[in-house]
Amino acid sequence: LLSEERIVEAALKLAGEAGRLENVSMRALAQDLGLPVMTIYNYVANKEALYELVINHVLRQVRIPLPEEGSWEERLRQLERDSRRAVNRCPGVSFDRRGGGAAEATRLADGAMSILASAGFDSTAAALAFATLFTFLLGQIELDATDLAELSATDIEEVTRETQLSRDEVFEFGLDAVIEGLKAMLPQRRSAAGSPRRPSSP
Amino acid sequence: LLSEERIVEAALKLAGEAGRLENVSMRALAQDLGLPVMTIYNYVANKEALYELVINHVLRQVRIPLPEEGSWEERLRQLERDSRRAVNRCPGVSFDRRGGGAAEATRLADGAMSILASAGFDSTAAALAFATLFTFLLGQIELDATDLAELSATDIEEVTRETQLSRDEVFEFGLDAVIEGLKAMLPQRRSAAGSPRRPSSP
DNA sequence: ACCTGAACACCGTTCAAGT
DNA sequence: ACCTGAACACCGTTCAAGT
Repeated sequence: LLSEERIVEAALKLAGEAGRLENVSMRALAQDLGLPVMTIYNYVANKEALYELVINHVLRQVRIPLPEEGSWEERLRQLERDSRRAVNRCPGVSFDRRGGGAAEATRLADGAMSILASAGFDSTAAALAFATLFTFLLGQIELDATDLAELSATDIEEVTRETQLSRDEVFEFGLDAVIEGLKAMLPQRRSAAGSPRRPSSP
Repeated sequence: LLSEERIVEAALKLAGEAGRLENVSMRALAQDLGLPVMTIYNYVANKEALYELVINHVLRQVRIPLPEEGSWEERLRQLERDSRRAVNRCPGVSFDRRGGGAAEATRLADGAMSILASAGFDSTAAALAFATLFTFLLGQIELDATDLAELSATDIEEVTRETQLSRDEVFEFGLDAVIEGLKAMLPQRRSAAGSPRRPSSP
């Protein structure tokens, strides 16, 4: 009996061993499942579809924080943290452009957008803010996947090593900075409602 | 006559056609140069070394802004902008973990670190700030490489399309936000020199 | 109709044979 | 000593032969 679940499970295991999901071959995947290679193609159209299956599985575990779970800043922080953890928990997977079309990625994007809307960003500003958060997360996950002292000289790796900074600390600092920056981009809101719009000073 | 320069030139051309440097084969590269495949291996040890050659070539064009060219914020902005432009000018190249060890990447990292130092970040804070900027740039370049409406539904692509936001605008907004956020992280500095250190309030 | 073995058109790289 | 053709050990996927 073969299922998508078993395929994903095997793919994740092999991705961990191979370092990268991209260099797990369909042949190796089939062998691990004890199946002829072509049988897998009854479940996934091609290797690209396998990537999507995996990234959907990974992101499905991420929950969108509810409005009552904290301020918009805290909810965004939690969403970003949770997304990073979910991806990093599965070594070898990263969601670059291939993850874009995944249904679960869309769900998380919607969640982030609605949190931003609740913060007072209009749809244009929310799109910009979302792109910033997404972009930061993408880069951070890429950085997390870069292990050991591959980066030489005065690169991040060296500095963070000699200053004893963990990856989590690096992430938290960056996340704080990004959210702080987004807060500054928020059109001036007054605690009193109905404040008239004033032109922003350059 | 064969040189590193000619190899890089051909690789860049083919990367543009293939969409990604990673799927330019050594065989195709050799054919484009009118050479036997194995001759290339006299100049690059393996394909990984080819990536490094290319990324070094691309980043070499990026200049570190001099201290007199503006405030630290403006110099950082310029460095990030320039780096992004250099990479995006060569379609198919992206500097993920493979670019990490490249000498030119180190040069740019050093440049960013020294700008951050001049802004008043101590070495720990500078490392954290650099990681944030680097991470943002990495993700942004990845996003730039994701073309067309591959991203579905309420993803960035749709929102930015319907709100008519260009990729440059998305980048500039994010960059402003990140730098604004970093400024907020800067330990309080007074315009007068020698101000005594005060404990930061939580 | 479903499943899948063999085959096709590729890879990066090794290695030994040529000069 | 240098250069490189042939060969090796892989790929993802097509397709037609089997049931």
